[in-house]
Amino acid sequence: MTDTSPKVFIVDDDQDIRSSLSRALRKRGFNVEAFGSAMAFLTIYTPDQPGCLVLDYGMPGMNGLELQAELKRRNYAIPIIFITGHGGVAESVQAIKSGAIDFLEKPFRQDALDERIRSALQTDKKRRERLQMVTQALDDFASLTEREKEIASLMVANPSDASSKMIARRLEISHRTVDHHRARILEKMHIRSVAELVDLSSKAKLFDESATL
Amino acid sequence: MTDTSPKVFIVDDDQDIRSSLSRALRKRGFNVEAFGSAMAFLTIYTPDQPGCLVLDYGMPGMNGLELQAELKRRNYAIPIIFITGHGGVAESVQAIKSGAIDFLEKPFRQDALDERIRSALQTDKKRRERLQMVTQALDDFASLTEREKEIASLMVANPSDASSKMIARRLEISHRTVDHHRARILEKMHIRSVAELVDLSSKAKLFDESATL
DNA sequence: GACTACCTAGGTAGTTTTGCCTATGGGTCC
DNA sequence: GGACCCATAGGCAAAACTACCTAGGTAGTC
Repeated sequence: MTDTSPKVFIVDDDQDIRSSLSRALRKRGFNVEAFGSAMAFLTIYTPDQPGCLVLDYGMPGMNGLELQAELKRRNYAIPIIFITGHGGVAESVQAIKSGAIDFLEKPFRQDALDERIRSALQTDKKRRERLQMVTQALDDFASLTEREKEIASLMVANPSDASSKMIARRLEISHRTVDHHRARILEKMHIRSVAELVDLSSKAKLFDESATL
Repeated sequence: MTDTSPKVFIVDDDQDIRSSLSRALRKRGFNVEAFGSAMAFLTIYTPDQPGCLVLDYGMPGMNGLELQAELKRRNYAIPIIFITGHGGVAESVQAIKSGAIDFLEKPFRQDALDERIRSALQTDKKRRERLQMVTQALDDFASLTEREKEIASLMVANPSDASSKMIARRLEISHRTVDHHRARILEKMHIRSVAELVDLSSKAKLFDESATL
């Protein structure tokens, strides 16, 4: 999906902080891109870019928390490190509970930020790897016909009674037809056993409502 | 494991707060037990008691964060709601990152605490349900012999090549012996198919290092 | 009308699993 | 020595799965 190197996005309304942060991070080998407002970031960023976000909490217009909420609403899961000059406890708690990696108060040591960024990029990398697997499974699953999905769901729901005969009895069709569907399901999902289907379904939550990207 | 009703544990060094909090919470129907220090709580609490912990951050002796760390060290996963009079951002961030449900600054509205407590008790309930399943699987797994564990691991590692013949070839034994072991494994794990074994193993992380209780 | 996709279902043959049985040899425990 | 657990392994038969094949009916599309 992406082979570009990870990037540290900075969003801060203060020009001085933007440039000094950018300079410091570039010097340490990070790939950096800075924005003066949440909107500027939103117009450029696409979720297929690996990286993390260093986000100022207090900004005119859309503030950091609002940007975080907007990213969440769009299902963009980029890891966020908040920085703030005057944030309170309630704000920081809200930010972390909403999934931020960290919340640093200015002034902070550059080392502390570096370490958080490294951790955030690592988190992003792992998430992307997991995401790729899940996306693949979801795509494969979407390619099943309704009947196939139904049968797959029955097999997953009760793996021990997933024999063709059992399912055939429940659906009141021939077990040979179930055989046929099972073969199609495994083929389309690129797997070779019901066990793998069960595994995939629990990892990709094929039959759950929620699917966190 | 437990059928006692969930309890709200309060740990605060301030006698006035303890009694007013206890009174308020009892009036709202919660089962409450209060302690004046982290140590007092630790000597009484056992992890089989369902509930949550309302924890003062700043206390003489062992403070809230230290108690949280100690509970973590002991693998006691009771949900924690911090309350604090003078906590900073760094402390709150640390607490939430370490798994606390919430971090409230005094003074707070009683309603806010109630809502957090309800949420915490819900979290605890779900965790206990999951834990029970995982514990059962872990116990069952522990009852397997070494050879059985080895074969179970091979079956889980590659569900599609988990046929007796495949595994027999890899272990250079008869496929009938593998049949025999497979039957023992399924029996001891209280399941009826390799698919369920794969499922259990991924849910209980039988073959991973970490197992969060 | 031809084409395609899907659900249905059967034939045949080979492979695998499952459940029942027995059995040998190596340990350990009392 | 006897009881017990474990790993090994085979016989046998029923059930299930797998991989190949054909084929009818329905519905939608070009």
